[in-house]
Amino acid sequence: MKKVILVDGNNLMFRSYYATAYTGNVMKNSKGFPTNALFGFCQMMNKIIHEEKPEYIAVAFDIGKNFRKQKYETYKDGRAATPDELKMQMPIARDVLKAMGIPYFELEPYEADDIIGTFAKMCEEDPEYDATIISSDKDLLQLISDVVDVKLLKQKDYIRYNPKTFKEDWGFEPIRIIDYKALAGDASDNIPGVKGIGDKTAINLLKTYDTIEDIYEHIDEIKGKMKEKLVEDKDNAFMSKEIATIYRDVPLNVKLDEIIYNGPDFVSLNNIYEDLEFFSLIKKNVEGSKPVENEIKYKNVNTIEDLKNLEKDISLYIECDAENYHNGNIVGMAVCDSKNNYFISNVVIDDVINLLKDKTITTFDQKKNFVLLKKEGYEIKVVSDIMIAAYLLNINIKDDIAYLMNSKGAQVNFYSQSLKNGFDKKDIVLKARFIYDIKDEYIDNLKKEEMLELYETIEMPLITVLANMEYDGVRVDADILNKMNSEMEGRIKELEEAIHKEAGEEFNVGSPKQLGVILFEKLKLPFAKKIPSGYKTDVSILNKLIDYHPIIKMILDYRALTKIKSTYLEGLSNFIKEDGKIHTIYKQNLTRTGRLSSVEPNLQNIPARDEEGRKIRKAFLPVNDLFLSADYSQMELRVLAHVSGSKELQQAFINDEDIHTRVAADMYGIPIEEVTKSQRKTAKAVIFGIVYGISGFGLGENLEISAKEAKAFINKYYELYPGVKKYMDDIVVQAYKDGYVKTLFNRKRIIDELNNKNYMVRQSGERIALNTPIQGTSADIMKIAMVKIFDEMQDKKLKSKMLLQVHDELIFDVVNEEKEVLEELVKRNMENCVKLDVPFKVSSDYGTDWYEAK
DNA sequence: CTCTTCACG
DNA sequence: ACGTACGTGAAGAGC
Repeated sequence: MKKVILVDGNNLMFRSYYATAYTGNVMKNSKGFPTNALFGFCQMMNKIIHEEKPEYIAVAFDIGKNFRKQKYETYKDGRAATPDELKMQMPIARDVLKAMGIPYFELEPYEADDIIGTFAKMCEEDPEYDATIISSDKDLLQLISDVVDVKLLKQKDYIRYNPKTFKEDWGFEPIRIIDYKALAGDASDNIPGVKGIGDKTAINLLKTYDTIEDIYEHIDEIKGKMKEKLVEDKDNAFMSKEIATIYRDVPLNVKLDEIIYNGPDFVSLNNIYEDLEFFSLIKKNVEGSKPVENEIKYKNVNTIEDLKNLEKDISLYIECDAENYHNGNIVGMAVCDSKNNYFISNVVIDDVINLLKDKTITTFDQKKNFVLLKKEGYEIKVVSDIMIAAYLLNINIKDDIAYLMNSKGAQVNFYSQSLKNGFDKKDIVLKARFIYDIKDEYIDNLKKEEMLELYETIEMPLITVLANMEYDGVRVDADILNKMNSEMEGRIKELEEAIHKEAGEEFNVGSPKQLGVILFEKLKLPFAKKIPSGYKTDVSILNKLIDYHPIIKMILDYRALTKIKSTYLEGLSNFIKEDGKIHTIYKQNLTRTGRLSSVEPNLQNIPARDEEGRKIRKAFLPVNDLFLSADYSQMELRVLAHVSGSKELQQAFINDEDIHTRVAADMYGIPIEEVTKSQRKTAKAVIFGIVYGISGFGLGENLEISAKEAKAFINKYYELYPGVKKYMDDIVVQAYKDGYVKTLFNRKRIIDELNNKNYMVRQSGERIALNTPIQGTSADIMKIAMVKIFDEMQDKKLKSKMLLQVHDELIFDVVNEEKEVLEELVKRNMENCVKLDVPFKVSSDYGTDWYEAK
């Protein structure tokens, strides 16, 4: 079978252009020629060659006037004209293809779709060929057949459709896309369709009727409004169908064996890359890195005997049947050693787990493994987790190992696809193989980057800590949430009515767009700030308006209450499992600073500042007797005092002073006792601003003072704490020099923003550079403390549990008898797990719920 | 799917 | 002249 790849060139260029152009800053080379679309296009073509390894390939473009437009004047009306900066890049795409050795086609008055349709038809007529179409345009799905499949590009990945998977997804045959468009229309091409019939109705109709012809033949079977709509727009429906139909007989005068892929002419390709200044691409096509294995032999393990030759050093991959592993079960697992690959079905799992006890295991996402296995009553230990290693190495991977593998040329299904279409044993084995093959490289790289210690002594042990926290879960009382919810309902209703009355009309208070019109057009309130979608209506704007109109207070209250209701009262309820608990997932490989994040649900943003919202915490209850909450006081500022080496700031902490009052006293040049509340507040804002790299303008906005006054405060602060100022200057210089910054424990963050041509982006890079060591070092220290506390609790065989982490705070579920022991243990470890030039201080509290333990 | 808003440290 | 504080996750509106 000869494989033909058909690429929608226009589509690729448009995608690449708009993927970056929305920032308003189009990438250009030093001559000022725009290159953003071309860069994406080149990367994409390289990827296609690498992944598909085509024998035959053709790229199609639109050119000139097209026959659809000639026939239907309104076709593609309303679509924004192609920006000049994109148009200029179009001819270069042809040059690139020539140099790549890839044939391309364009012919007036046809569109790229028609050319692709024509090639696809040629493949269907010649049994020697089959075709894969690559585009993000759903129109092309109509070409799917036994010999033609479509790789439909999504924002970050793609879906591969063949007749079977298409039918499963859409519920009708691929060719019926044209009838779908006849009904639903297509706003982007200005294809009218039938007015009032959208995506859902069109799909439903096509499940009953084959075509629109069929629908109109049986029009009397359809009742009511829908019939009226269909009759009304019959002409439009048929016209739309004609427009949507791809023409498959474009007179190209070419035979399939003429679109053979010959490979690039490196000299001319490199010349083009040099002109465009795509330096990263120049190297790539010379090296020609070795592709990852996509076919694999493996043994099905039916009895433990089959594993008798398994070496000591192995890789393990476990597949789960749900996106959220707390809701899932094991689908299958695979292990590999240096020579062999094994697929393990659930039947032999008992014996296998036992066997794995003596092995040195590397895996991917051990936290997931831990939870899945523990549900079945098993436990395994691993020495290495390449998901975590990749994260530390700044390799952008998600929870799906397929991203990592496919970026190296593998062709395994993405997890989301497997969920829909079923799991492939071969994929599972390939994943384990990949883990084995890459593990040493990652460890080497961690060593080179001096991150092996961070990896082995902090991140790896932390996996077990987090896994236990997630698995144990936190008890939440649904009745308490429900009761609060019904109370909320009444109050929201009242507020809504009062707001409508003040506005003089009914509207959706929850719609910022509608609200903006009411406030700034109807009520003509000041401080209107335009944004693309209307007016800004966020708290800072509303607060300025509070004395202008009684409606403002009501809107603020409405916003607060609906937030509490939807995100917390209802949101959290949905996550309470049968055991009466919420099991969050802590993402250990997500944040750019080293912090954790918490999802499904997020337990790191439960209301705390506002009293009304804070009551949510009353629903969080201990399984044992009490909650213990322990939090670092001024953690990031202490870290700043240490990393900056500012003696003045360090001294304030050593003296155990209230840092904000201290700074206020220094800034205003008055004794500590005379500092007013508002002065302290100002000082606090300045201090926080410093950590984030604030400007005079930003601080001014925040404190509602002029930028000039704000700047004066900042300068005063720098005068008082010259060490801090020096740190900020130095770290930025270092970041520009190295391209990255590090935390105290060598966690590394590469800052690409510093190389950006856009001044604003570089500025942001500088703020990242000075904030990351502070936020990141704090995160490191918290992680160290957690590991130490967990270990000591295990040693002492305590029954109390570590439950939650909120960046600088830990929550424990405490057994009464262990109260004193635990509190001492927790505080000691948090305060002393690392020794800095400033002391750490931890405050703690008990409560019978989370609200009480503050 | 993106934007806007708002919850947390 | 420009835009303006770091790091997150979730919900609702509207395209």
